[in-house]
Amino acid sequence: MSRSTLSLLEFALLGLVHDHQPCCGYGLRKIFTETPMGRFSDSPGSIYPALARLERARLIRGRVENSTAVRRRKVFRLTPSGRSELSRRLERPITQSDLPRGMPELALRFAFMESVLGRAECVRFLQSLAKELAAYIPSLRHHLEVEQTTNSLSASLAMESGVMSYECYLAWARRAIRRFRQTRSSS
Amino acid sequence: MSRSTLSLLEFALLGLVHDHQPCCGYGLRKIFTETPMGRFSDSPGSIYPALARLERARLIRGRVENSTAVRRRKVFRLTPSGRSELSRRLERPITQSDLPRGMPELALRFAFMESVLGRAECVRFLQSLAKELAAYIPSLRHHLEVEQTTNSLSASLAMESGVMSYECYLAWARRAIRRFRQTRSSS
DNA sequence: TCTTACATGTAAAAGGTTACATGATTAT
DNA sequence: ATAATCATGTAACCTTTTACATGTAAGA
Repeated sequence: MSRSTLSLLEFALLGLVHDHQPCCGYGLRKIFTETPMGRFSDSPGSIYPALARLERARLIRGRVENSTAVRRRKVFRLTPSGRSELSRRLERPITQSDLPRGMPELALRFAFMESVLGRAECVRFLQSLAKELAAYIPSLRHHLEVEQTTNSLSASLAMESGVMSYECYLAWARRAIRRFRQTRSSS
Repeated sequence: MSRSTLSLLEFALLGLVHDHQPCCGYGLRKIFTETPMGRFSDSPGSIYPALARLERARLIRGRVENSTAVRRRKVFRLTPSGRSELSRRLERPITQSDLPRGMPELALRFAFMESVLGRAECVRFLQSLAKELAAYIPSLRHHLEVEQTTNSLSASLAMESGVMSYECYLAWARRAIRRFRQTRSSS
């Protein structure tokens, strides 16, 4: 891809290849189909072109299995530059602008974080997330109060569901930090 | 648009025009920029073409204000078929396939629901949502338990954040039903 | 035998993002 | 005077979606 940043789908594929290598397109597709992870389309029309773009960018390398497997399939592995691209994306600091766009991308980043960057970075990520959420939520609450008089009840409640979901993520982040501290020994 | 269903952006604009009419493109843009509602791009390159598509489809009608206003601006109103299209979209029953894609679209539908369909429909929507969530969450919990042994802690926690967010929405939906019952008199 | 699962792609169409482009009016 | 706000659009590029297309192997 000529684009400088990876799309969310490309990023998800890069992380999945890292965690599951060697793996083939069909297997990655099944992850989208069968697990709740990511809300990506499981259609081959999105995943195979995305893998081809990652391969053109030399972030993954695919080889057609000729001998061992029963069927012809192309197995992918990360290249060194693919790994460093993944690390760069995971290391990006959380900013306020990440929050209004929703948590799914941040959750995806966190899912890959331990296997790529290790536990210490996970805890730093969670602390940073908690800090940004704690700063963001009051502004949402304020906005909610201001517009409550103007809007219908359903519109207010819809907005409240958004605020509440951020509050839940904050509580989750704090619990998650504790979980890392409790189980520091394993892994 | 030749496409049969409206994109999320087009649907959002249709609902916003309904609630704010008469309104112009710039005002709609500001809603995306200044309020946390929707995570849509506030760039003119997305919103003006989308409004043009809605107008071509005869769902909204725009008129250039020539006299009263200080500046030239195009104000939009819903057409009857725009209103019925909006109703159809809002009335669509919730299915299991709506949930893995995430709540944002459902929240958006709910936000417009009271002003278009009335309170009774809002309560039905919430009851249906609660029912679907209650059926969906155990399958997520089960998936989480199965994969917990395989995955890293951060991957498990990321998945758990997703499950937890659905649980929060379920609690929200039940509270919201009570709120409608309590304040039935007003509006 | 027939269907399901495995396995990989391409083509057309459309929508969204980014960047570009323009111009009037109000506030500093 | 100059910057910020109001106001509307276009063009290029890329991604995604939907649909089409093909073929093997295993299981019912």
